[in-house]
Amino acid sequence: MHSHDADTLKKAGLKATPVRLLVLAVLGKASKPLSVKDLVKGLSKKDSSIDTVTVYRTIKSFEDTGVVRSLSLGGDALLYELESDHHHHIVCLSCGLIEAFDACAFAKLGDSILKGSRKFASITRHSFELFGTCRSCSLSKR
Amino acid sequence: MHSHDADTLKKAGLKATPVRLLVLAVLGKASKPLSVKDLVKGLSKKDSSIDTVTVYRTIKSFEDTGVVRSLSLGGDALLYELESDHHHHIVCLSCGLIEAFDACAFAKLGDSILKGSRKFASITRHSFELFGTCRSCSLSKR
DNA sequence: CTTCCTGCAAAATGTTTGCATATCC
DNA sequence: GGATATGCAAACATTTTGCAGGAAG
Repeated sequence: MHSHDADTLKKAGLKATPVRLLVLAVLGKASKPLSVKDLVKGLSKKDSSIDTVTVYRTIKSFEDTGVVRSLSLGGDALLYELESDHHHHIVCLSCGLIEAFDACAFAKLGDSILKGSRKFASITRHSFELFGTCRSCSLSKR
Repeated sequence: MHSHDADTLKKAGLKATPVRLLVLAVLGKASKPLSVKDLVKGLSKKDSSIDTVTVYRTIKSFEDTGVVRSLSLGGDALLYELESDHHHHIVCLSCGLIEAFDACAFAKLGDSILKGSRKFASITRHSFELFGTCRSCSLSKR
């Protein structure tokens, strides 16, 4: 197979194994960031023999090589999304609904904050997430 | 005692117990957000009999009543800071150094993002954290 | 063939729950 | 006195580590 996913792995210096290709496929299809548990569930439809431990190691190697980024949206577990999908989120505190939005102005903002910092030399990543109430929950709560 | 901390608890509708006052004191003295483990360590200097479970429950009651807010800075554990101290952070990915900064422009930014959202009715909280390399690590890595 | 990925078992860590006792208002 | 907070023990969830066999380049 000569998929785009295989190229992604090659560029990251990772061997193109079946598990990794499947994890990439699941992440690519997802419309929101996924936890390790989500991933295991999604993977089990294709290959139920994939171990949770392997998913942890896979996602870690992806994180180390910049294939995915992790974020926390207040739940118990860390969530992961493809770095190529990088965007931000609004989370409903009532029902957990997640909506994504772009906020590309952050490179600039980060720079100006860096100039104001005494202790830091560079900024390489950021997180920016919003929490509130979705329209549906807002209506049903009256 | 008629401390400010006692007032804080009263306003939150929480009983003013010794443990809660101590937790507030430790959080108030901290220059960065603390994990439950940090809190237990800080508390043990004053009263080593305070149980970790109690700290979890205390911090949960604080979170539920808006006394503290939680944030994740990429480490394993959630961190907590006084809501009255609300600010944002730059985290060194190499050594874990945390520097705080203010970014009060976010109320506005949140509003404009909310206007662009199809699904959300209101935004009540936000997280914004930066990750990079501090000057010290930046020098020692050459 | 050599490196490193994977699965299984087990352990470490972080967090929650049940219950009896002690404390606050 | 009644409601709630605390400590202790145990359960639970998440994540990491050790090791032997297996697959990729």
